[in-house]
Amino acid sequence: MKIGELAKRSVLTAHTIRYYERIGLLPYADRDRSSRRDYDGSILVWIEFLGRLKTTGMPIRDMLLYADLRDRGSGTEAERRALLERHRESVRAHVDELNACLLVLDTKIGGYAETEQRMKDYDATLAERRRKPVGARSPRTR
Amino acid sequence: MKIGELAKRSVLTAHTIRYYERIGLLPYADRDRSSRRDYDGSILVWIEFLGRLKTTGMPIRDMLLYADLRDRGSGTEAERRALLERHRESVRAHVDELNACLLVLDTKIGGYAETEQRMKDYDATLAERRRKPVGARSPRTR
DNA sequence: CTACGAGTTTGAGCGCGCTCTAAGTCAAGA
DNA sequence: TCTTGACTTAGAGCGCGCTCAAACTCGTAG
Repeated sequence: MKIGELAKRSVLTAHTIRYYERIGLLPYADRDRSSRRDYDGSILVWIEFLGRLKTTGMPIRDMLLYADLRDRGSGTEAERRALLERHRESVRAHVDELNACLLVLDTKIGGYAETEQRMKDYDATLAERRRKPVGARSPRTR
Repeated sequence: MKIGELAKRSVLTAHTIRYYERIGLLPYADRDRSSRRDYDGSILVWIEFLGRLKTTGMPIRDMLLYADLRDRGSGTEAERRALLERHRESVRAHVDELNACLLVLDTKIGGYAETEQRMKDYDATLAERRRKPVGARSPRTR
């Protein structure tokens, strides 16, 4: 698979794939005789996992640590696990924070909804008054 | 309240407070006779709300839209509400995404845990063999 | 044979959100 | 009076994560 094809099959652009290789997030890809990158489909799994780390807010710096442990292979499992566990906790904490913010947002939106409802009620009252005027006055608009 | 005091009482630095004022995220603060900013405690509520928007990933560009509607006062409630509702949906979507990633992370970590358990089992087996050697061979280390 | 399109490299540039510097002003305390 | 330190401004600089530009090389289709 050439870089263009990989770009289509992943969420990354060819530019980003080269950039990730440069910084070490993607392994150095084998080149064909004309020095073009030729990928194995298995790289997609790694890219997808990197995507999860990115989505969950892990900085590239930390992804590099993980990628390095992975490259070093067996014997690094405990460290990799520890890294992911630390990250998981920070993601959980962030989710909790977001949920707390969602409550505040709900309250705020609820406040606007009430205001809107009061305005509708007021309009309805005015309409009612136009239909059944209270005094001797005729209905008016201002 | 002077800017230093406000910085202490909020999560922002004095630098950031000035920056936010410059870009319009904080209202232009009244100055005392020596042109120093003098704040009313009520600004803290607004800063806190901006913090929620920031935590939930709203870009400054959008906060400025909201701040502008707020400055324009009554008549902008519907728009403000719509803005917050759109944001709320995007935050909810993001939380869902994070939760999905957490599942993947759990699986990955679970995989490392299994490997670790297999290693412990293996170690235990070796220890067992050292205590009750099977053949006529004496226990060895390599 | 030539033109095209997809790839290569190195390195510059960008958008975001701050963060800091430099040079100056001012008020209060020793 | 002098010093200290918190403040003022305009503008430069930074870390992150890309994103693009320039100049070049190939392989293939017409």
